[in-house]
Amino acid sequence: MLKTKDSYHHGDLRAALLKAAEAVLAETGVHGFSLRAVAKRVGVSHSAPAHHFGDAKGLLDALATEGFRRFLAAMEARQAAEPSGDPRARLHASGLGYLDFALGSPALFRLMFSDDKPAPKSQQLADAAKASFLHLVDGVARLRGVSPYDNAAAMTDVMAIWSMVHGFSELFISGRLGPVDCQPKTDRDALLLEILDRAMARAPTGIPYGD
Amino acid sequence: MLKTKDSYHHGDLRAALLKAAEAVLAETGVHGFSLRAVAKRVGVSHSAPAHHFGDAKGLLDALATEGFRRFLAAMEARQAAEPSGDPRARLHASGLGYLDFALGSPALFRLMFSDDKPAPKSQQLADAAKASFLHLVDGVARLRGVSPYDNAAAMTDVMAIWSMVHGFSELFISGRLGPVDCQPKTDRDALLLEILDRAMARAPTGIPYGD
DNA sequence: GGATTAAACTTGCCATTGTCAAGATGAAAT
DNA sequence: ATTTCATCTTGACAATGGCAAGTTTAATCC
Repeated sequence: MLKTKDSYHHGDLRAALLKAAEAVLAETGVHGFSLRAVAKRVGVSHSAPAHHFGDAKGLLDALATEGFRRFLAAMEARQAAEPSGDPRARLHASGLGYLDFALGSPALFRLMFSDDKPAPKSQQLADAAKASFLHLVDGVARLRGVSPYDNAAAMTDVMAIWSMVHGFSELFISGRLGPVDCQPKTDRDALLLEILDRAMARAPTGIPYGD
Repeated sequence: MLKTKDSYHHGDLRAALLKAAEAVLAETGVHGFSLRAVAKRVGVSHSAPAHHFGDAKGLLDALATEGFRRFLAAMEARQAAEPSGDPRARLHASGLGYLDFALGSPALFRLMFSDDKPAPKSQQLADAAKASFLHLVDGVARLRGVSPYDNAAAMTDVMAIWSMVHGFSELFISGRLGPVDCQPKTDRDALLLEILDRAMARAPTGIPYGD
């Protein structure tokens, strides 16, 4: 069954289509994405994808699902590379993994968070997305010593951290940071960590600033 | 020339097309957007838009340009409603205006920040986008007493504030905040202001936290 | 005022797309 | 060996974006 030979039955067409779909998405963006282009790339007929994914939305949903899994893996990979078990260092690592993924697969990242409302998304997609969210919730729970689901202030921390890293990632892949222009990887990472610390720090009532 | 009568020449077809395009975009999202649907809504032939906007991308660029103008207007409107000239209050107001716009025109907001790379965008679009950015830069300049263009720390403040409010807005219109679920307007606004304060506050070297 | 020029808009056409229905193929089960 | 069934193909259809050519109106020029 795993033979990739040129038989009538492909073997693992589903995986091949997903791989091709990601390539097409990365090359053309969502706008130029086409089912037929994906099928052509794999060398099957234009209707082959329908059998595995139903329609175009089905394929994109499946792709987004796989995206969320790799997204979570990217955050965990950075954490694994972080020897310290310090909660703050763990969140830093997750943030860097978040940015890694967004920069490495910007089109897929955009797809994952595009979510047009009239979309009863698949359960698997919802699960994969929620798993990513829970990773962040867990990180904040370790930091605060209490579950954000039991503590409103901790949930606010989740919101703040998530908004910060997500906004930074979005703006970065939008090219909207041209005027600012940080150079290579290390600078980006350092900048993210600096502003991520702000999101983690609960602000005092007054604004503490002296040049 | 300003007659909106049913003559062969529409009168101000360009504006009518933009208005219709925004409606179609809001109803169907970018995916379902169609030049022909826009033309049909206005009551002109399917090729009429081409004369004013070139192709589909031209229309969307023009729409994004107008979006950025209204985006800036939304921030300025909130500021105008804020009697105090306090820099922090001004930034708060801008942030609320940012969110107002994103929630009021989510599809347009997404379009404005979609920016697929192989896009030599129009000069007007670039200008309108930059004007919005400069609004934020100005807000931070008032807060810090120095131009972010002359001061790296102030530019970091710009990045932090922008990332925070943009990420919050994006996540909110993505419906990704379902698990958190803040209720009506005031709660959203209060939450944004709280996390916005974090972005403004430069974090100390250590993380200041006790319960 | 009448002819000319230019702009605004339409009609018709083509290649491409997503989706559907029907058929062809081959692997697995009986 | 026959049946069964998932897998994949072929062919068709309507809708779309873009182009070329034509039509209608407004503005300009003499």
